[in-house]
Amino acid sequence: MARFRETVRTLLRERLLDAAYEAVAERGFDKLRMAHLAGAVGVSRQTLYSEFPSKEAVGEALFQRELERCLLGIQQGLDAHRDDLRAAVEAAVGFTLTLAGRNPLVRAVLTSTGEDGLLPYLTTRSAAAFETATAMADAYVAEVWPGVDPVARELAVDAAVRLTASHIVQSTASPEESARRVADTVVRVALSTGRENLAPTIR
Amino acid sequence: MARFRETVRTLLRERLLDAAYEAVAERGFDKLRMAHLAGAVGVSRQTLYSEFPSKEAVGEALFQRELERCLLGIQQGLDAHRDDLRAAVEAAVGFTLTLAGRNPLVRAVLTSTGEDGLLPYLTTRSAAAFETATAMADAYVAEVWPGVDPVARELAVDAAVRLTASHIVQSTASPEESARRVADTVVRVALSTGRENLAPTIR
DNA sequence: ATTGGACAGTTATAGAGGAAGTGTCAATAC
DNA sequence: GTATTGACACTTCCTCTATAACTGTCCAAT
Repeated sequence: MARFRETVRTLLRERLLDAAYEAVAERGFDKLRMAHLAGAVGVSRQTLYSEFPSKEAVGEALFQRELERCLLGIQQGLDAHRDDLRAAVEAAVGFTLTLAGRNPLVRAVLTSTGEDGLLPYLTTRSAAAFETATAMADAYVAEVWPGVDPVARELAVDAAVRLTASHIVQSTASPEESARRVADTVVRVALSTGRENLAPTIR
Repeated sequence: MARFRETVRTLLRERLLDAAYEAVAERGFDKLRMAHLAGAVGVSRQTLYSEFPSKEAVGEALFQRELERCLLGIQQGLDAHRDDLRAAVEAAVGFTLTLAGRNPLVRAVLTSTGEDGLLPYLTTRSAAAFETATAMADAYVAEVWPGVDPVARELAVDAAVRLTASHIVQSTASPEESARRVADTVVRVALSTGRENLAPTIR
């Protein structure tokens, strides 16, 4: 019975977040109304408040869920090419860039002029998201490609995350082309020794 | 005589931009008043309008001058280490990060919530600034280190610019430490062949 | 447990009036 | 000739007002 209750609860939670997602994507976070949100799902305002203590908590949960979905997609992109580092990075980065370009939530945040109200969440939490993504990718690479030098791995993962973010903000080409370039760069860093011969540069 | 007039003109222009710089750094671009600007330099409003056709032109010129100063500093950083690629990149990136952290104009732009009014200039022109910086760095590296593979060079320069921008927005360490990491990454990319042996990763 | 209503405190909204700023013009002074 | 001054239409910004709406909480009712 306890299981049942719990299931209902999380189901409600998901439905609330779904409705919130749609509303935020449509009109922005600051125009999201708790009353509308409750009404859209068919519960009272108080039930909503018993699930999320505040509007801020809704934004937090929304952000968190979206981040997890994104990370999941990245993991799947990596998993699809366990035998090819370049292809794995390309798939993961391509997925992220495509998602960022298509996802109305991300678009709403990026196109917002700052008055949006969800941007504060992002600027505040983006550091955490950055860290989470980096840590995940680092752990993953460490497990699947143990042969990569730790220092090179850390630099490569950091570069992958930062370059991907950069391409989201400043895209100079299609997601596919950008992903190819990022993957190329990342592979070169990952497979470097740090003791490259500088001789040819002096000539 | 014509030379004299011209000198006076450019001198006035510089003084106007200096005053504009101070005002924008202090109160933001949208709070900059053409009347105050003219008054601060000691000329009439019409003289100001004969030098800059609009307030937008003032912002444009301000942005342009600042960009040129930044690029000049980067070039000097590179020039100071013509014999050491890593040191050159580290100096250039370190300079940029330090400047971005200290420069009140950059800070005013970055901390602005979007309503600032100078942010539009930046978002509009940032692509151009990106391209300019990238082109400059690429040409420089091509000249000073002709031994670097063209493909690797392009990737390395692109990574250098994007990683630097990323560290301006998301700084996880001191400018010096960040510069060291970026330089390390860039050198690894620059000195890569693109035909790295992937064998050790499969093991 | 969920609901509906009611609550204080805050915040958005809309309108009206005045203030200030932009960009341009012509007359004037040096 | 060039810089200054004052004036101009037009637009945007402020301020103040009143009103509406929203948040978050409490409680009685179911």
